Amino acid sequence: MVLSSWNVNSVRARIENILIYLKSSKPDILMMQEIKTEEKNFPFNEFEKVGYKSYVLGQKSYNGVAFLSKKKIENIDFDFLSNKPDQARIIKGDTKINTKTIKLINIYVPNGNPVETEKYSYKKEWLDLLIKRIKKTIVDYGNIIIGGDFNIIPDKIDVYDYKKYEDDALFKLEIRKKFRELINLGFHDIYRYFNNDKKEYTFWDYQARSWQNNYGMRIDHFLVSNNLLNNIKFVNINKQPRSKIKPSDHTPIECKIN
DNA sequence: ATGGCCGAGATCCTCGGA
Repeated sequence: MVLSSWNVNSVRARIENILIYLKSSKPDILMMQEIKTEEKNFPFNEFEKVGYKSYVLGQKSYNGVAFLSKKKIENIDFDFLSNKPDQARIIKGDTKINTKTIKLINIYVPNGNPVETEKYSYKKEWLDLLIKRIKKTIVDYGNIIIGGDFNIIPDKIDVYDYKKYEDDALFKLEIRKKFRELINLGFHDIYRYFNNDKKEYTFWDYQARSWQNNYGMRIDHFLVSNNLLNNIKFVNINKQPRSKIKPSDHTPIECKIN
Protein backbone atom coordinates (compact mmCIF):
# COMPACT_ATOMS: atom_id res chain seq x y z
CA MET A 1 0.00 0.00 0.00
CA VAL A 2 1.30 3.42 -0.92
CA LEU A 3 0.62 6.17 1.59
CA SER A 4 1.27 9.80 0.77
CA SER A 5 1.10 13.12 2.61
CA TRP A 6 0.93 16.53 0.94
CA ASN A 7 0.20 20.06 2.10
CA VAL A 8 -1.65 21.20 -1.02
CA ASN A 9 -2.15 24.87 -0.04
CA SER A 10 -5.82 25.04 -1.11
CA VAL A 11 -7.53 21.98 -2.57
CA ARG A 12 -9.58 24.10 -4.99
CA ALA A 13 -6.66 26.16 -6.31
CA ARG A 14 -4.65 22.92 -6.67
CA ILE A 15 -7.29 20.56 -8.08
CA GLU A 16 -5.66 20.03 -11.49
CA ASN A 17 -2.23 19.39 -9.96
CA ILE A 18 -3.69 17.00 -7.40
CA LEU A 19 -5.50 14.99 -10.11
CA ILE A 20 -2.27 14.78 -12.13
CA TYR A 21 -0.45 13.60 -9.02
CA LEU A 22 -3.05 10.91 -8.24
CA LYS A 23 -2.89 9.64 -11.80
CA SER A 24 0.91 9.39 -11.87
CA SER A 25 1.76 8.27 -8.32
CA LYS A 26 -1.42 6.27 -7.60
CA PRO A 27 -1.28 6.46 -3.80
CA ASP A 28 -3.81 4.23 -2.03
CA ILE A 29 -4.27 6.94 0.55
CA LEU A 30 -3.38 10.64 0.32
CA MET A 31 -3.32 12.70 3.49
CA MET A 32 -3.84 16.36 2.60
CA GLN A 33 -3.29 19.47 4.70
CA GLU A 34 -4.23 23.14 4.25
CA ILE A 35 -7.22 22.40 2.06
CA LYS A 36 -8.47 25.92 2.97
CA THR A 37 -12.13 25.22 2.36
CA GLU A 38 -15.28 24.10 4.11
CA GLU A 39 -16.67 20.63 3.48
CA LYS A 40 -19.57 22.04 1.42
CA ASN A 41 -17.11 23.41 -1.17
CA PHE A 42 -14.79 20.38 -1.22
CA PRO A 43 -14.41 18.81 -4.72
CA PHE A 44 -15.76 15.36 -3.74
CA ASN A 45 -16.92 14.58 -7.30
CA GLU A 46 -13.59 15.20 -9.01
CA PHE A 47 -11.90 12.74 -6.66
CA GLU A 48 -14.76 10.23 -6.86
CA LYS A 49 -14.38 10.19 -10.67
CA VAL A 50 -10.76 9.02 -10.37
CA GLY A 51 -11.56 6.40 -7.75
CA TYR A 52 -11.08 8.12 -4.39
CA LYS A 53 -13.37 8.53 -1.42
CA SER A 54 -12.92 11.74 0.57
CA TYR A 55 -12.98 12.28 4.34
CA VAL A 56 -12.90 15.98 5.11
CA LEU A 57 -12.44 18.23 8.11
CA GLY A 58 -12.82 21.62 6.48
CA GLN A 59 -12.46 25.24 7.50
CA LYS A 60 -13.00 28.45 5.55
CA SER A 61 -9.79 30.14 4.27
CA TYR A 62 -7.38 28.49 6.68
CA ASN A 63 -6.23 25.02 7.72
CA GLY A 64 -8.39 22.00 6.90
CA VAL A 65 -7.26 18.36 6.53
CA ALA A 66 -8.58 15.41 4.53
CA PHE A 67 -7.99 11.82 3.53
CA LEU A 68 -8.43 10.60 -0.03
CA SER A 69 -8.60 6.81 -0.15
CA LYS A 70 -9.25 4.09 -2.72
CA LYS A 71 -10.70 1.88 0.01
CA LYS A 72 -13.04 2.85 2.81
CA ILE A 73 -11.40 4.34 5.90
CA GLU A 74 -13.11 3.22 9.11
CA ASN A 75 -13.76 5.04 12.39
CA ILE A 76 -13.10 8.55 11.13
CA ASP A 77 -12.42 10.81 14.12
CA PHE A 78 -12.50 14.61 13.79
CA ASP A 79 -12.01 15.15 17.48
CA PHE A 80 -8.72 13.55 18.53
CA LEU A 81 -7.58 16.81 20.17
CA SER A 82 -11.00 17.44 21.66
CA ASN A 83 -10.32 20.78 23.26
CA LYS A 84 -8.78 22.37 20.15
CA PRO A 85 -11.85 22.28 17.89
CA ASP A 86 -11.55 25.89 16.64
CA GLN A 87 -8.86 25.05 14.08
CA ALA A 88 -9.25 22.14 11.63
CA ARG A 89 -5.84 20.51 11.98
CA ILE A 90 -6.25 16.80 12.67
CA ILE A 91 -8.21 13.85 11.32
CA LYS A 92 -7.82 10.21 12.31
CA GLY A 93 -9.04 6.95 10.78
CA ASP A 94 -8.35 3.22 10.51
CA THR A 95 -7.02 1.33 7.51
CA LYS A 96 -6.16 -2.33 7.13
CA ILE A 97 -3.02 -3.91 5.73
CA ASN A 98 -3.43 -7.68 5.52
CA THR A 99 -4.76 -8.45 8.99
CA LYS A 100 -3.31 -5.43 10.75
CA THR A 101 -5.41 -2.41 11.61
CA ILE A 102 -3.41 0.81 11.44
CA LYS A 103 -4.43 4.11 12.99
CA LEU A 104 -3.67 6.92 10.53
CA ILE A 105 -3.36 10.37 12.03
CA ASN A 106 -3.20 13.24 9.57
CA ILE A 107 -1.93 16.46 11.14
CA TYR A 108 -1.33 20.09 10.26
CA VAL A 109 0.70 21.53 13.13
CA PRO A 110 0.43 25.30 13.71
CA ASN A 111 3.26 27.32 12.19
CA GLY A 112 3.93 29.31 15.39
CA ASN A 113 5.55 32.42 13.93
CA PRO A 114 6.15 35.10 15.08
CA VAL A 115 7.55 33.55 18.26
CA GLU A 116 6.81 36.52 20.53
CA THR A 117 3.06 36.17 19.91
CA GLU A 118 0.27 33.86 21.08
CA LYS A 119 0.72 31.92 17.83
CA TYR A 120 3.89 30.43 19.25
CA SER A 121 2.30 29.47 22.55
CA TYR A 122 -0.62 27.95 20.62
CA LYS A 123 1.84 25.76 18.69
CA LYS A 124 3.43 24.55 21.93
CA GLU A 125 0.05 23.83 23.53
CA TRP A 126 -1.11 22.01 20.42
CA LEU A 127 2.01 19.83 20.36
CA ASP A 128 1.79 19.13 24.11
CA LEU A 129 -1.80 17.99 23.70
CA LEU A 130 -0.91 15.82 20.70
CA ILE A 131 1.89 14.15 22.69
CA LYS A 132 -0.49 13.53 25.59
CA ARG A 133 -3.14 11.94 23.36
CA ILE A 134 -0.65 9.79 21.44
CA LYS A 135 0.88 8.59 24.69
CA LYS A 136 -2.53 7.33 25.77
CA THR A 137 -3.40 5.84 22.37
CA ILE A 138 -0.20 3.90 21.85
CA VAL A 139 -0.82 1.92 25.05
CA ASP A 140 -3.92 0.31 23.49
CA TYR A 141 -3.02 0.39 19.78
CA GLY A 142 0.52 -0.36 18.71
CA ASN A 143 0.07 0.35 15.01
CA ILE A 144 0.10 4.09 14.40
CA ILE A 145 1.26 6.29 11.55
CA ILE A 146 1.30 10.04 12.08
CA GLY A 147 1.74 11.91 8.83
CA GLY A 148 1.45 15.48 7.74
CA ASP A 149 2.85 18.98 7.84
CA PHE A 150 4.57 19.13 11.23
CA ASN A 151 6.00 22.63 10.74
CA ILE A 152 9.12 21.31 12.46
CA ILE A 153 12.64 21.16 11.02
CA PRO A 154 14.01 18.19 12.99
CA ASP A 155 17.73 18.94 12.63
CA LYS A 156 20.41 21.13 11.05
CA ILE A 157 20.62 18.84 8.05
CA ASP A 158 16.95 19.43 7.30
CA VAL A 159 17.20 23.08 6.22
CA TYR A 160 19.35 24.93 3.68
CA ASP A 161 20.79 27.34 6.30
CA TYR A 162 19.99 26.43 9.90
CA LYS A 163 21.59 29.59 11.32
CA LYS A 164 18.80 31.63 9.76
CA TYR A 165 16.20 29.57 11.65
CA GLU A 166 17.58 29.28 15.18
CA ASP A 167 15.01 31.73 16.51
CA ASP A 168 12.23 30.57 14.19
CA ALA A 169 9.19 28.65 15.40
CA LEU A 170 10.03 25.84 12.93
CA PHE A 171 13.52 25.18 14.32
CA LYS A 172 13.70 26.54 17.87
CA LEU A 173 15.26 23.98 20.20
CA GLU A 174 12.14 23.99 22.36
CA ILE A 175 10.03 22.86 19.38
CA ARG A 176 12.53 20.27 18.15
CA LYS A 177 12.54 18.81 21.67
CA LYS A 178 8.79 18.27 21.41
CA PHE A 179 9.34 16.42 18.14
CA ARG A 180 11.88 14.20 19.94
CA GLU A 181 9.42 13.73 22.79
CA LEU A 182 6.77 12.50 20.35
CA ILE A 183 9.23 10.13 18.66
CA ASN A 184 10.38 8.82 22.04
CA LEU A 185 6.87 7.53 22.71
CA GLY A 186 7.76 4.78 20.22
CA PHE A 187 8.10 6.09 16.67
CA HIS A 188 10.64 6.57 13.91
CA ASP A 189 10.95 9.50 11.51
CA ILE A 190 11.06 7.05 8.60
CA TYR A 191 12.55 9.47 6.07
CA ARG A 192 15.61 9.92 8.29
CA TYR A 193 15.64 6.23 9.25
CA PHE A 194 16.08 5.19 5.61
CA ASN A 195 18.24 8.17 4.56
CA ASN A 196 20.95 8.63 7.12
CA ASP A 197 22.60 11.79 5.82
CA LYS A 198 20.63 12.79 2.75
CA LYS A 199 19.65 16.45 2.34
CA GLU A 200 16.17 16.60 0.85
CA TYR A 201 13.33 18.99 1.48
CA THR A 202 9.54 18.99 1.33
CA PHE A 203 8.94 22.75 1.32
CA TRP A 204 10.33 25.68 -0.66
CA ASP A 205 9.00 29.19 -0.13
CA TYR A 206 7.30 30.90 -3.05
CA GLN A 207 9.59 33.88 -2.48
CA ALA A 208 13.20 34.64 -3.36
CA ARG A 209 13.46 31.94 -6.05
CA SER A 210 13.69 29.38 -3.25
CA TRP A 211 12.80 26.42 -5.48
CA GLN A 212 15.33 27.35 -8.15
CA ASN A 213 18.02 27.83 -5.49
CA ASN A 214 16.96 24.78 -3.47
CA TYR A 215 16.43 26.93 -0.37
CA GLY A 216 14.15 24.38 1.24
CA MET A 217 13.33 22.61 4.46
CA ARG A 218 12.08 19.19 5.51
CA ILE A 219 8.95 19.83 7.57
CA ASP A 220 6.53 17.15 6.29
CA HIS A 221 7.02 13.80 7.96
CA PHE A 222 5.82 10.27 8.55
CA LEU A 223 6.25 9.00 12.09
CA VAL A 224 5.75 5.23 12.14
CA SER A 225 5.28 3.27 15.36
CA ASN A 226 8.15 0.90 16.11
CA ASN A 227 6.21 -2.33 15.57
CA LEU A 228 5.34 -1.25 12.00
CA LEU A 229 8.91 -0.42 11.06
CA ASN A 230 9.53 -3.76 9.34
CA ASN A 231 6.47 -3.21 7.16
CA ILE A 232 7.90 -0.05 5.57
CA LYS A 233 9.39 -0.88 2.16
CA PHE A 234 10.46 2.55 1.01
CA VAL A 235 10.06 6.23 1.67
CA ASN A 236 10.35 8.92 -0.97
CA ILE A 237 10.06 12.68 -1.31
CA ASN A 238 8.44 13.25 -4.70
CA LYS A 239 9.64 16.56 -6.10
CA GLN A 240 7.56 16.42 -9.29
CA PRO A 241 4.51 18.33 -7.99
CA ARG A 242 6.68 21.23 -6.76
CA SER A 243 8.16 21.66 -10.26
CA LYS A 244 4.78 22.12 -11.97
CA ILE A 245 3.00 25.31 -13.00
CA LYS A 246 0.93 26.77 -10.14
CA PRO A 247 2.42 24.44 -7.53
CA SER A 248 1.84 24.13 -3.81
CA ASP A 249 4.86 25.34 -1.84
CA HIS A 250 5.07 21.79 -0.37
CA THR A 251 5.71 18.51 -2.18
CA PRO A 252 4.46 15.03 -1.19
CA ILE A 253 6.24 12.50 0.98
CA GLU A 254 5.36 8.91 0.11
CA CYS A 255 5.93 5.51 1.67
CA LYS A 256 5.11 1.93 0.87
CA ILE A 257 3.78 -0.40 3.58
CA ASN A 258 3.29 -4.13 3.24
C1' DA B 1 20.40 46.34 -7.33
C1' DT B 2 20.07 42.16 -1.42
C1' DG B 3 14.02 41.90 -3.25
C1' DG B 4 11.61 39.05 -5.70
C1' DC B 5 4.91 34.92 -3.50
C1' DC B 6 0.42 33.01 -3.17
C1' DG B 7 -4.55 31.97 -1.68
C1' DA B 8 -8.98 33.38 0.34
C1' DG B 9 -12.29 36.67 1.03
C1' DA B 10 -13.79 40.88 1.08
C1' DT B 11 -13.00 44.86 -1.81
C1' DC B 12 -8.87 46.86 -5.01
C1' DC B 13 -6.32 45.68 0.58
C1' DT B 14 -5.52 42.53 4.64
C1' DC B 15 -4.31 38.44 6.79
C1' DG B 16 -1.97 34.15 7.16
C1' DG B 17 1.40 31.17 5.68
C1' DA B 18 6.76 29.29 6.45
